[in-house]
Amino acid sequence: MNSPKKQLLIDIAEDLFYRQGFHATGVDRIQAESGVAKTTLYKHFASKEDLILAVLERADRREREAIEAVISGHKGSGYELLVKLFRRVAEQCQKDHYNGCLFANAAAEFMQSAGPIKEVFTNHLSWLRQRFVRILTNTGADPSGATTVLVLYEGVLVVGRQIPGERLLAELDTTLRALAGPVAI
Amino acid sequence: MNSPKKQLLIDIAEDLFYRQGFHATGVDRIQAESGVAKTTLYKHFASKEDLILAVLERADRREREAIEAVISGHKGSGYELLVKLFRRVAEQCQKDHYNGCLFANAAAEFMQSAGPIKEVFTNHLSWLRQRFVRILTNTGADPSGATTVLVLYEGVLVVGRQIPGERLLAELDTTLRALAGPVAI
DNA sequence: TCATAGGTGTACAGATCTGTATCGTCAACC
DNA sequence: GGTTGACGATACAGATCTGTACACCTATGA
Repeated sequence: MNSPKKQLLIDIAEDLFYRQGFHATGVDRIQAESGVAKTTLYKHFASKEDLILAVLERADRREREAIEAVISGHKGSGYELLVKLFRRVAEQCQKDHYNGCLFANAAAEFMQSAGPIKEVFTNHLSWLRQRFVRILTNTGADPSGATTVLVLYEGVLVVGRQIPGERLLAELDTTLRALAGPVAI
Repeated sequence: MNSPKKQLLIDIAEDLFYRQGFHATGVDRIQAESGVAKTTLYKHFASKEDLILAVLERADRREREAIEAVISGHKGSGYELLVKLFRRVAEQCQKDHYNGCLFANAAAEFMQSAGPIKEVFTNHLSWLRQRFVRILTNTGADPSGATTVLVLYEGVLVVGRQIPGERLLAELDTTLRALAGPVAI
């Protein structure tokens, strides 16, 4: 069911979709780059949209697990935890072929279509926001700042295309400190 | 030179590119929707990429002018000015067929290609950041917060796909007030 | 032994996409 | 009156895209 070829196809497809875009990446290209036969591809995925969904859902799971791992391995203040999470994003921005947030890119290309692709985007953002709510609550900060943290998070993913991640991280420091601080009275 | 048909083509193309994406929108669709003959389209624009560029450059000019208009018509504190600018974005989010930031969407689809399309995105963000720097400087706030304001601005455009603009505006209030406040000593 | 599942390779149908070629219309302007 | 320029309608070339058909290979396991 979860054969290695299927995983390879998702790997290659994610890379190409992320770097080139979804519509701009043809199935032929994914087939050629992966070396897997086209017949095999269509045995594992009913359509290109099905493959896109598989890519997005796996990326969603991976991203959540990575964030949970940072949180569960953390000892320290809420501010330090936010910095850790934002540092993770900042490091992604430094990578070659960085191209923003995969889910936001998918939303840009599929928001108008009624399909389930845009739901991955909305679910991802909802989860992320709820996660920030819990972090702020558990560390004694005002949970109503979670939406602002989410806006900063997605904003960094956009602006990181142009401004180095480390610089973004430094410039956001004061704001993160304020958001993670104790509830005002 | 700047015939009404040419303007109409840019109007229709911008609408379709914004809602459906750039690769997903065929030239045929733009031709059919506008009622302009295909020959006319290719007399005004050398290629689809040329049309995309025309759309983005006009949108860039329009956006800058709209922001300048808000700024020049403003009397009040720097904080109130930022709120006005963010309210403008929040209102866009409420519109039908809202689909994020046109320039970020273009970046998502064309960032890997070496062409001049991604330069419109980078120029737009550079200008926006510089504009925030001037606002903060002129109102006695710390201009090093401009990058954070830019991150919030682009973040709202992404998250606005899911969370109502008015709510975003309300939740960002505290943070904007802090960024626009007087320089700390 | 034999069915089944995963995989290969190629060819191709049918649609769609960008861009061009060709011919015709109409209005303005010197 | 004749030329120029903007525009229309249609057909089409050539490429590319998604998805399928068909024939074949190989390992596993009941």
